[in-house]
Formats: sequence, structure tokens, C-alpha cells
Amino acid sequence: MTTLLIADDHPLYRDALRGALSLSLPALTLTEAGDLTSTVDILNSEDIDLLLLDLHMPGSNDLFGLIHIRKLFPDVPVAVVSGTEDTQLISKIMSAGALGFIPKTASSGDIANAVQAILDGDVWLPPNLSDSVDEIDEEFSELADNVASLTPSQYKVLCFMRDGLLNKQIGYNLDIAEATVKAHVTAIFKKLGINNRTQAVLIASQLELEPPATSDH
Amino acid sequence: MTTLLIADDHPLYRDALRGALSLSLPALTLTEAGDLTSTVDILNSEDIDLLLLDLHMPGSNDLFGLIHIRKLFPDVPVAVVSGTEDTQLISKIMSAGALGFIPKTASSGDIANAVQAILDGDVWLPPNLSDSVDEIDEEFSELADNVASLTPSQYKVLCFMRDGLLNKQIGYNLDIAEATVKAHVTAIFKKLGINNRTQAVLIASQLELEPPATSDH
DNA sequence: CGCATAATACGACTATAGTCTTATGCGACC
DNA sequence: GGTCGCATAAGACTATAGTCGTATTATGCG
Repeated sequence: MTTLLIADDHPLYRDALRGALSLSLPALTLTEAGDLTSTVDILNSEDIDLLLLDLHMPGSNDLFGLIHIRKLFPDVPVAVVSGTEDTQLISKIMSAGALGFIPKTASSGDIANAVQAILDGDVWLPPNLSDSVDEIDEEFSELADNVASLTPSQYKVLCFMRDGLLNKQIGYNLDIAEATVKAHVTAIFKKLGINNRTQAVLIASQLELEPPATSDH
Repeated sequence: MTTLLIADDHPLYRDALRGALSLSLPALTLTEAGDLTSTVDILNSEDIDLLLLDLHMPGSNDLFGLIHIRKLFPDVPVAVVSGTEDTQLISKIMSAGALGFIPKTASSGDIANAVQAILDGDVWLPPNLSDSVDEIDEEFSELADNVASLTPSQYKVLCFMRDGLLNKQIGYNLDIAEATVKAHVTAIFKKLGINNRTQAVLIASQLELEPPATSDH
């Protein structure tokens, strides 16, 4: 039995995906999640053969979420579903370990083709874009690897750093001492090959689709 | 006599623009610049009726360059020429004070139309995109205004901050004391309504098209 | 079990960031 | 000639960032 997890924060779009897939590929079992936490929970408790991941989910932090999932479950194939058509971003998504990119404007036929292709072990990109995205961004791939090597605590600290929080505030949010936050910060610097917070924020902001202030969808 | 300045770092594309314009609008006088510094020099020494600005010029720092030029020469109309088709970015470009956006894929007819329209005092956008870009990003517009209010020295310091440099290193680069750098940094914080360097870097990174590490062409 | 390793946690210490005050020189502007 | 904005910068101070050493716990492995 082949099981597929649809992770998207829009119930309507989940329904649309479910409808399109149950028609074209009725043999699939479909599961759903609406945020990153429940996505991780389901991946932990169930055997999932393919994850359809929307980058804009609550708690996902866009590309961070993809890297996070890829690190926790390297054996689960991931296809990213997103409204963007930015080829550079798609290149980053593929460099971060996604096996396919499905634009939200794709037809149900294309979606079914994409899912079938990835289940068969292929890589899938929208036909009109496959030319411009074929090459992998080496530099970004290394960056994604470095970020993936962060421990869960370090990952959280980096997220808060990217939001402009002080060490003290991060400690308060995570309920740990400021000294511990600093230890995590130092560890992050070593793993990312940098030596101060501004450079960390720059790297973290490269992993984000939209500026925090204007997330509007 | 109407004079037009073509600012683009690709000699070939400058030639192409020159060719397209001299055919369709032979009454124009055309001038060229290959980087931001010489663009500013020419705007200082000559009367320019329209600037065609590529965002990816050396020293331009993408949107920073546009804001910089808009601040120094608020009376010179600017049309941005760029390879991107990202509607969000185009919206930012227009919010930062450009009067037109010309994609590099535009036909020579469209380019001539755009130049003529802006010279006539209109705003011009590619026909296929004008629907999705009509609204101005208020938040970003305010941000651009704030950045435009920076003095030249403050602007330079912010650029170096965005590159992850320490105050000491910025002082060395600009040949001023660290105390002066700190004074500028404090002034920048007040103008941008923030209170630490991380937030400044976040704002600065929103004004950049591509991450510094992956500028490729 | 005994050992190694990684992750988390934290205090002590040093370096850097950031504020405030004050002061000087310069050019623009009326 | 006075005023204003800007750039420069010193000194003194506080807050925050960042390093280092170390203790604790959990996890994997033979």
C-alpha cells in the first residue's frame, strides 16, 4: 500500500489535491497535515511513501522547513508544492533535497504525473521550467547541508536569531539560560563556518522565501 | 534635446538597447555607463532626461543602487531594466520610485514604447504583468524612504554591516575611527526605527535581489 | 555493563556593540 | 555672520555578544 502525506495549511487546497489524486491514482492512501509539527508527528508514527510539502506552512519557515524534514527523514521523498515560479528559488528547493516541484497552478493531470514519477524514483519539474532549473546550486547545496547538520536546539536558536531577537529573549522563549543560548550560537557559527551573528542572519535570510514583515498569502 | 543614459554592466546589452532605441526614437541622445559610480558622475555633470538602470551593476547592490540614485537625483526619471520577472520584486522596484520596469526579454518595440511613455510622464509596466503589479507595497515604500533618508556615510556603513563586518573593520575600510562608525550605526538605527544590528541586516537583506554569495552572471 | 560520543546546559571571562555627551571643522543657506 | 546639517571623533559607560572550560544526561556500540 502506498501512502501519501499532504502537508499544506490551506484546507481547501488540501481538498483539491486530494480530489485530483483520488481520481487519477485511486490506489493511494492519503493523509493530511496543516502545520510542520503535525507533519513531523505523522512522519514519525506512520510509514509515508511521499510527502507533498507546502513551504508556507505555519512553523515551517519556508526552506528551513524543507531542510528540517529532509534531515529528520532522509528516506522520505519530498515534492514541494508552492505558488512561486521563481526559477532561482526552485533551484534552491531542488538543491535542498526535494525530488520534485509542483506549482500550485499545475493541472490535476500534471500533479498526478508528478506524483507517479517521484514514486517511481524519478525527479519531476514542471515541463515549461525544466530547462532553467536543471543545474543544482552547489554553493546553496553546501549551505543546506550545513544547516541540516544543526541539532534541533541549534536550529531553533537560529530561527530566533533570524527574527532579530537578543540572546536573552531567545533564552526566555526556549526556557533556557542565556549562557546556553550563547553556547548554541557559538556551535552554529562553527558549523556554518562563520564568526558572528550578522553573517548567521544573512545565511538564515537566504533560506526564507519572503521577508517576515510582508508574508501575506 | 532629450538625453538618455543607459546604465548596464553588459556592453553587449548596452549596444542592443542603443540599437533598438536609435532605430525607433532617433531624436534621442544616448549616453552609457557601466557601473554605479560612473552613472552618478554622469548624472552630476550632464542633464539626463531618463535613466535606464540595470539593477545588477557593480557597486549597485541591487535595490540599494536604485534608492541611492533616487535620493541623489529625485528629478531624474528612472526606468529599471532587469532580467527578473518576479512580480514581488517588480512591486518593490516601483515602490522604491522607479517609473517603469523593462524586462530584458522585452521586444525593441516595447522598449521604445516604454521609453516614450516615461518621457511623456507616464508609468510603464510590461503589458502581461501590469495587472499583478498595480498595487504599491506600502510597507516597503516606507522602508525605501527610510533608507533614502540615510546620509552617504550612513549608507556606506549600512552596506558594510550587511556584509557582516565588525565596526572596527568598517572603520578600517572607510578610513575613519571606530567611534565614528558607532555614531553612524546609532544614527542608522534611529532612522530605521530599530535598535540593533541584526534588524538592520535583515532590512538591508530585503533590499537585495540575490544573496551576495550566488551573484552569477 | 563499560566506554565513547553527541547534545544540552551553565558560569566565568573577554570582546564587541551600542548610548550619551561633548566638541571640532566644514559647507550650505538666508 | 549666524544657523543648520553633516561628518568626524574622543571618553565613559552599560549591554550584549561571543569564547572557554566543564558538568550532566542520553544514546549507541562492542
